[in-house]
Amino acid sequence: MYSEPMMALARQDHTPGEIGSGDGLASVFRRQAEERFEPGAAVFWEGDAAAHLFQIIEGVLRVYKIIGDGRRVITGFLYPGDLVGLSQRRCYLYTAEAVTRVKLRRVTRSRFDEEVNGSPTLRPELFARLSDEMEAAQDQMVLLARKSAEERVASFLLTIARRASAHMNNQRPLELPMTRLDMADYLGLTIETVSRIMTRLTSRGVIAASGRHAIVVRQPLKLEILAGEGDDSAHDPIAVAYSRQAVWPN
Amino acid sequence: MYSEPMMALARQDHTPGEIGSGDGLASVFRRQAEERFEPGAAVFWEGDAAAHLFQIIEGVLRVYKIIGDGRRVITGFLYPGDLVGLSQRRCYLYTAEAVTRVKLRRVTRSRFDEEVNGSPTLRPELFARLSDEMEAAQDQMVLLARKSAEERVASFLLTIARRASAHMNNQRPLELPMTRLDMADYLGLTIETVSRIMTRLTSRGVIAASGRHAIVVRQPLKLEILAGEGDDSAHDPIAVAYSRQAVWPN
DNA sequence: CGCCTAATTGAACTTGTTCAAGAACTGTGG
DNA sequence: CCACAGTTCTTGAACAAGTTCAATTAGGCG
Repeated sequence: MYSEPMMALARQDHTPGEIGSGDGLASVFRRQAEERFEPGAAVFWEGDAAAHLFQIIEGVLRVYKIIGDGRRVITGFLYPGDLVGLSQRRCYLYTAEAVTRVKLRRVTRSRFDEEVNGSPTLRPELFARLSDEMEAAQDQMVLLARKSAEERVASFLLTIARRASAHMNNQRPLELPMTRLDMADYLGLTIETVSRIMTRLTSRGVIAASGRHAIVVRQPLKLEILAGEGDDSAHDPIAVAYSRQAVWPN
Repeated sequence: MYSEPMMALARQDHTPGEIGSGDGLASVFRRQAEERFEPGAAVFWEGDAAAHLFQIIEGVLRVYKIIGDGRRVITGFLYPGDLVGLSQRRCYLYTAEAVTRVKLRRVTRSRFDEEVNGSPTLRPELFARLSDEMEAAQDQMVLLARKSAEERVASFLLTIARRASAHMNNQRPLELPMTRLDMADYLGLTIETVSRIMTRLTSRGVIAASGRHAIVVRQPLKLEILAGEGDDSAHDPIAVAYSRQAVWPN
């Protein structure tokens, strides 16, 4: 059994990055006290008056909407450096909840608007973040509208792997702090389907479980192909050959 | 057989509105020549250098992404007043194509940035539009992740009905300029499923076909309930009673 | 009026869901 | 440190919603 090269995960995304590295917007929050949230605690609820904006210092947040009969859709997971509560509405249009223990800083909306609006360096930065968020939302629409369950899970793992490798934890176990239910509600699937596919990916040797909340990506190229990112690989004969070879790793 | 009141469609959305009505951003485009696109013509392709921004003067555009093996996802339909090509990337990340005959105006990105960035009235307007776009994207994620085929089609019709009624064509035939394939690719369904559900809605008297590209919404309240907008109706005993009554219109 | 594409309709099938156990991790307390 | 309890996760079998494939019908435009 072999191990695929890790480079496959490298990407040229301009991710928010750890706080401080080119994150001018962090300056708006820097003087605020840190607040702490235990897993499961809500930072705010859908419908609350949208009085504040938050920046995550540490931990992971899930952002979701609920429709009628308890169906939940997680629209995103937010990581250190990300902003929460951006919206020009009177009320938040989603709930934000801690997945792990979370530390964050808060500023009032008026303070934030004032400070960003007055700064010619901060403005484009905020704008760029909104664009990134929009891009992510569109990718998610593609995933939800047209990808199979396996492609969804593979895409999800890949996204997480890329974020992690961008943040230097390049090697070993990849943290999956959220539960299977969170993943399901993010991917538009059920718990059971997510579980079955994780199992299948494991038994095929694409990933390896490392406890319930961490995995190792053993075959990043294979994962990219399974994610159905028509990108390049789909038409690249080398990658395709590679995939054929990788189909039977055991 | 009765007809439900039309008020059900009224909404307090701050939609872009027809050009001119509170659309300061139109001023950026006003001096540009109108360009015309025939149905099916692309305004730009995913991957093109993102050199320009556009404002729709007339007609409807579809914006979509393609993955690998020709699967298409329409991420939105754009109407007069809407901006196209907003994005901080070097390249467009989706294709924009005329659904109907379209008239639009174009400005270079640098010109747009310059003009908007220099204006304290335009900036928040642009920001508000991005927020609206983000909100729409999130609603679409909810639709795609957790709604049934019938709920998706009902939601879609409702959205169109609301846009139309906001624009004063309050009464009769609602234009559906896109094909069934467009609807399917927007709703994450197949042509056949969309067709079946349109037929079912018609036979139940919720809507009435008026040629292939127009319908009349006969029972707006029923449509709202079918759309599964947990909003209020789900818990409002009156609306629920109304829906029970309306289940058997024939 | 007639052709051509788009839309409808039916039947078989597939993917993912639902329902129902059972297994495994986490963390708590003895 | 181990055992227990509670939850989360996995696994299987039956089911259902939507897809696929294959005609058929209906619009719309020349």
